[in-house]
Amino acid sequence: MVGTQFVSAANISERLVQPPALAISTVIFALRPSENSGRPSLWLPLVRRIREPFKGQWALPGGPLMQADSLLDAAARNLQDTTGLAPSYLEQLYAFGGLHRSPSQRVVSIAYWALLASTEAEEAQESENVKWFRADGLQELAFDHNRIVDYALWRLRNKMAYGSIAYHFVGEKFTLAQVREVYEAVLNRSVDPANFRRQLMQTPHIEPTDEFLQGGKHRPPRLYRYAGDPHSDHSGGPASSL
Amino acid sequence: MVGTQFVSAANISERLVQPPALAISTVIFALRPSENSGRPSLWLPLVRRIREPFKGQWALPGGPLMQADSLLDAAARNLQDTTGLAPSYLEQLYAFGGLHRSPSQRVVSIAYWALLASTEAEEAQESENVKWFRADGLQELAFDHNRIVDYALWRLRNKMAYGSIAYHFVGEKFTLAQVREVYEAVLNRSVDPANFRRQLMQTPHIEPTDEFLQGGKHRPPRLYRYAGDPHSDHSGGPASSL
DNA sequence: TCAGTTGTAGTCAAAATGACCCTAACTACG
DNA sequence: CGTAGTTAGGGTCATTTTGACTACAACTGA
Repeated sequence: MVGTQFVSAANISERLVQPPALAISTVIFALRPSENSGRPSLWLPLVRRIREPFKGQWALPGGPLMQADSLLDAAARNLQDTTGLAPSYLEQLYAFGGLHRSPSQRVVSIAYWALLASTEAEEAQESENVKWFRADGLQELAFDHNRIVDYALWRLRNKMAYGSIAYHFVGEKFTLAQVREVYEAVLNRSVDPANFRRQLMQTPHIEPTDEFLQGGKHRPPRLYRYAGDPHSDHSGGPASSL
Repeated sequence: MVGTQFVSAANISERLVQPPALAISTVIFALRPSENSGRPSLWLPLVRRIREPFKGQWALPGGPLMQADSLLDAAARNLQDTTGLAPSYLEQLYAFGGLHRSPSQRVVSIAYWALLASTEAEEAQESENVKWFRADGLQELAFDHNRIVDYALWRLRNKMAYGSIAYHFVGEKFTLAQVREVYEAVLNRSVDPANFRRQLMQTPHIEPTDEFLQGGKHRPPRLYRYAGDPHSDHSGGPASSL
């Protein structure tokens, strides 16, 4: 086939054996205020399966990979279809290819993960078959999707610790407190405001604007902007869409 | 959901369009003494293509994904076939799924990267169609394989900076100087021996043995051992083989 | 005007890092 | 046997980074 030194024996066996099916799944994270109005927490949308296997159970949004879509395009379309939104951040997570992920047939799933800015997340659709759930303490999902979510969570926390990803959860302009809330929600611990400010200010691409957030009950906080190219952040995928 | 017996809208459209082909490619790194006997450097084996497209050009070892192999198994088999060796480290790198990676047909490649211990690397086979090349300053390869190699290199350097991966380049027992050489080769800068020692000693799972490396021209260095589970290192893939 | 809250700045000790030095241990050679 | 040369392995010291904490300024609502 491609990229190989194998001789035609490989080609022959390929005609005898169907290649594994290829699907895309997407873990979409958004920050939402928790119901009891404590610290905001992580949520993700799931879709109800309308066919066997796992009919009626909740699963990650996804579908088969179409011939005309690049992997990234497929994931983006996915996100569009389930939430009606364009991603503020979208990156490949992992390719899951175990033999028995699906009971009936062999399926290789390429998982992506996305972040939604909180402003966008509020507009996200809900329906009979699309519902949002809290990311931790998730019920049992179809296929191996619990494992995929867990891995996505681990990656998110990991990247958060190294910085330069929290901004995707907030809008274009944001207060330091908003970014700090993101950290606290994802890392699940409180963060000292003063120290947090110090660190952020000395990271590149963070620029103060001369606008302030009005309407609060107290001193209006300054708005900041993230000036870096969102895709210059190389820590998880090769340069451009592949 | 491709190649299935289920009847559904999705299935019908899938019969009209062939699913993309699925292949595995493997970037195999080993540390070898450079020809002019300076600091050792990174090498990787490539195979010569014997068929179109890119006939005669060098490419990453790889092949189509067989129905009966998990992704990891396929990559391991790959490594076995081209080098005759079992991997000391093998991890998924990225799934490359651009539309025009191969001129003739759509191919999605799941790339893995592997590290060989230097002791193993010496036994690695070379042949007419399998040759080793220096990892940097590589010639032009078939398909998008240069890009894959570059990304693998970037990941390697990244992981190296966070530690816990250099040991896979050396044997089971090693001197501190050997590990330091790995760092210097991969990061391409010199490292202070004393500081390096201090850092390594306070990382977990590094144990001194009471053996010493004999036969050198000078004071025999102590041998150390890495006692951690090689697969407990979670930083790049979900828990177990998927 | 005052009380309450939050943004912003600074201080200080503890920990981590990088540059450098020193000496013990060993080999090779005269 | 003794000495020169090299490396392992241990330490010091200044600098930077980190976390905990304090203090004050700015603003709102009553």
